[in-house]
Amino acid sequence: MVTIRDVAKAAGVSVATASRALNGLDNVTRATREKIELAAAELNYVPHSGARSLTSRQTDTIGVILPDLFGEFFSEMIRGIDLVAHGAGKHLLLGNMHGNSHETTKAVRAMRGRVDGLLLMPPDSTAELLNGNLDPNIPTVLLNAPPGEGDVPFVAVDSYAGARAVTEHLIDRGCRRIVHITGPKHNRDAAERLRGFRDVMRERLAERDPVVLPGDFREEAGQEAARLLMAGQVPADGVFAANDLMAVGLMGTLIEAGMTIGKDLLVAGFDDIPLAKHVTPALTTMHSDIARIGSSATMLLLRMMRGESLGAKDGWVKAPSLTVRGSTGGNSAADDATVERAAGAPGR
Amino acid sequence: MVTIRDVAKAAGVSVATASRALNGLDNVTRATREKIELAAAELNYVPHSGARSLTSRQTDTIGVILPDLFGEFFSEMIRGIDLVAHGAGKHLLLGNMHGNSHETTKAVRAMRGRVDGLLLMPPDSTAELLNGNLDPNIPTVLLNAPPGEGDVPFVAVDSYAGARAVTEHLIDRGCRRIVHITGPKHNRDAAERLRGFRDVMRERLAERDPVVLPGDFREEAGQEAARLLMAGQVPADGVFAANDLMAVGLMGTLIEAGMTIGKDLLVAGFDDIPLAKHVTPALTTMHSDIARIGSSATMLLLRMMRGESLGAKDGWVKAPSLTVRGSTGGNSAADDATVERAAGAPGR
DNA sequence: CTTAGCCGTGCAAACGGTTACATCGTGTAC
DNA sequence: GTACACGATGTAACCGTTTGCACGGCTAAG
Repeated sequence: MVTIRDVAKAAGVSVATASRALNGLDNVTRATREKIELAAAELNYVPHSGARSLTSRQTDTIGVILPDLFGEFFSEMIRGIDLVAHGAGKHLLLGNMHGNSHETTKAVRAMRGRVDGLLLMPPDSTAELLNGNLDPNIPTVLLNAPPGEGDVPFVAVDSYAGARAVTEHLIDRGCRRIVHITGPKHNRDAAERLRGFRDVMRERLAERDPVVLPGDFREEAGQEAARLLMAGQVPADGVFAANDLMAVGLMGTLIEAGMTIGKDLLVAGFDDIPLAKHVTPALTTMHSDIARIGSSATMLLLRMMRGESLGAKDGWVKAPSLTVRGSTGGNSAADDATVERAAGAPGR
Repeated sequence: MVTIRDVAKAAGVSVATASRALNGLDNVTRATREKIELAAAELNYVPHSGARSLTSRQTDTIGVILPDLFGEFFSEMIRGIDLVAHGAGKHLLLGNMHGNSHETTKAVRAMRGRVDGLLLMPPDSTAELLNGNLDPNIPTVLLNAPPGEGDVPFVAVDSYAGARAVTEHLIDRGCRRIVHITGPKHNRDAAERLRGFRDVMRERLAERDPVVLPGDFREEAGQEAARLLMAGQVPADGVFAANDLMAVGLMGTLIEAGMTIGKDLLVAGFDDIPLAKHVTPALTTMHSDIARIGSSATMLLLRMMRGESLGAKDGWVKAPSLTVRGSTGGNSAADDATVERAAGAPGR
């Protein structure tokens, strides 16, 4: 393994000078610098990042901790993150935490000394996480996490407003008996979406106890819900699934059973994963621009890593926009309305 | 920042003993070990991985370099990799290389000292890569790369056999004028798929110069091909796209134009991304089990990291299986045949 | 009772960089 | 011609860990 000492020797200078030259400091003669760069190139020298991080306390790496790697939601998120991180010359260290919050704390700890900043998407309620387990010395941005509780910036989607918009849309399209399929228990987005759904059902239809089926954001949950709908005599003319994957699973099963989605029954999802526009009929959903959430969070994080001190007040709540497609009947241009909510206004 | 010295002092022992206790070496008294572990827990000590990697030459990290992060192909790959890596307690360092081979070498170099092993998926022909830029000291497994050229293990899909199977299937279903949409120039899989297509066209239909449209594995290329098909008077009754994403793009555009896929025109893809079974009609394709490729490669890499010395001969060529769906007409059980090719037999 | 061996622990030297400080040589001002 | 300042380079300490080696106390064998 060729070290900086080898380079220095080959160039006939001291390690200090070599280090300075290779790091682009300006107090090095042009001639010396060139000599050193030549030697480094010839020896195929690459600095050992561990050694460097030991003294400079820099790793050029961003840690990313997601609850899961399943489905397009997360791959889109990573894509958005990578786009910005790569542009800034940062590496990405993936720390999957597989859903439970015990793994989460483990993953967070394992990041110490490895990363300059952390992008964290908590699996459910983040309360216990923020208490103690977040290292205050390492810049952190929360993905899709609640504003509040600890002074950490975040980027999230306004799930409540989005859920309201979807529900209103279903009602506008004539639905009166709307069923909601929830996300996992304890998941904040799931709770917010449920709340938005219930509020609108109450306000617009005076329905105080709408049917709510349990789900977990996975495709199978949608299929299961479809079976429940068909078997149990739940009369429904509209379904709002808390995310797209469940909506897709539901539609698949219902269509197999001979139902015509978009007429017999309207279906809407949430997130607008790439898949949504490819299913038949195409899925009406709230477009969250997932990749952009990742990008925004990363940009926020980069600013913190440059020394800016940001807090919860710098977090964003992104307003998703309604994207109407075949699964709720039409997609005439007029219907392609967007929810009007100013970004930055928490959904409450 | 709390170091091992702090822990040692708190426990009233030397750093050496502390280090030994925390690393689970057995030459430490039970009482001493407990004292140290207690102190570490109380101080919330986390070892600095940079410092550790400096001496122990271990990072517990696997580097992953992919040509792109677009589409489900890559997210599935990462999922498969993560599954195994996480199980072995390894972290994943993502080094996107955005397609071109200059970035690739940069990414490979940046990994030095950061990772214990490397999973590398070259963007196109790997010739120049293997010559010199791969560090022989760091275990490396190639993803979807050619057997040959350098003694590096690999895991790949038998693109040639798969392409043959798809083409045969289209012919069996009655197609006589089959068009192929290729992947990017210089991409090995693309070339192999084209070769398989051409061979079968020649053998079965005595067609020496079938129509081949240029593509690049992206959805837009499929759409473009569709327009070409409709505009140019290319008479076709079947299309074999070199990957699913292009097939999906093609179908979307053709359906919009009023064509009935599965009757007017049969379409088949390659890879079986999750999307494939959700489009309408569902897409006939070669099932490569992408996630499993990632998993297998990672398991191979882990073995190398444990000291086994593996070479190109330990690489696998996975035989994909034909999955017949609506886009080529039927999907009766009898048609759901799988290609019979023994894994490990390179496709030539 | 002496001595050899073993086991738990401590000391200190690495690992490969960065950087404060010392040093040297040159040009400039008096 | 001497003194001073300044800029380029070298010396060495340090970052936090691991680990080879030495040390001392104990047990067991002679």
